[in-house]
Amino acid sequence: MKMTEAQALAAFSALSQETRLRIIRLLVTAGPDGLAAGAIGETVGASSSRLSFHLSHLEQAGLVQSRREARSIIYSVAYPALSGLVAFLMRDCCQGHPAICGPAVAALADCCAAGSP
Amino acid sequence: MKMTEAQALAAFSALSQETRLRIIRLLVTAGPDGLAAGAIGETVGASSSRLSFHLSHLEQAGLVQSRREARSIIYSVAYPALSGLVAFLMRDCCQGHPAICGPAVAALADCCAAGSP
DNA sequence: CCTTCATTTCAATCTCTATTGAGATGTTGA
DNA sequence: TCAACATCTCAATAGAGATTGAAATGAAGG
Repeated sequence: MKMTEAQALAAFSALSQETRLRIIRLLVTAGPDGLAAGAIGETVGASSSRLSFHLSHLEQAGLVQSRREARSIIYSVAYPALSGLVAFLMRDCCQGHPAICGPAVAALADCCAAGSP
Repeated sequence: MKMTEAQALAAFSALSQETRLRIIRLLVTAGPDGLAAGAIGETVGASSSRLSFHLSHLEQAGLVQSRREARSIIYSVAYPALSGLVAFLMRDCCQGHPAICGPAVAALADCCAAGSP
């Protein structure tokens, strides 16, 4: 996902708040299936109106998506937006010397490998 | 670089401001040698006091480091902090299925490969 | 030593964002 | 249709962060 400066600013702004950062990290570990709003609220410890405010902020920023399922609304993280954000931040980081940002690639690859059996 | 929630919040907060995001992206492309404060100010279009405010905000968040060189102060990006931030955000993203966050790894690897000859 | 240049500090103002509680909306099963 | 449940909306308040211009600090060369 290619990202504009405005989109990146909105994403970073969304991630710079404690409750919202916890929500995103929770949804990242939850995977593509996502979680219901109520379950998210219990886990991160937020009242319903606060949670709604933060979830719509995250959705506005394009970091999560929602779908209705019975009475619940299920939120899941938008992985392409996260990838795009990382790519936007690190764009042209190497100046011809991949060794410079190699550790960043390794860190991400490691964190993914750690999750597998 | 291992990162706490508080450090990550400070980093995202620092990146959620237009001038500061431009500074970081400029320094990412500038490489380890960095740039003098004056040069940064001219490129991103900021007055001296505004620039100083934003640079110290970034340094406080651990995203840049500074050193004096003659009359100038040279700022450079802290690559380990960026790597750590990405790893913090994507931690446990795979739930045993690396395919989920594979695109994020690929996006970062590609952006680095693009910079090489 | 004194002037010049580069950068930082300070105080005042303004804008943006988070939180709270009450009420409204929409969905499901009896 | 009615009662319950889940989530969202709204308005008011309080707090954090950005911008400005002037003045202060600190290093370097004549």
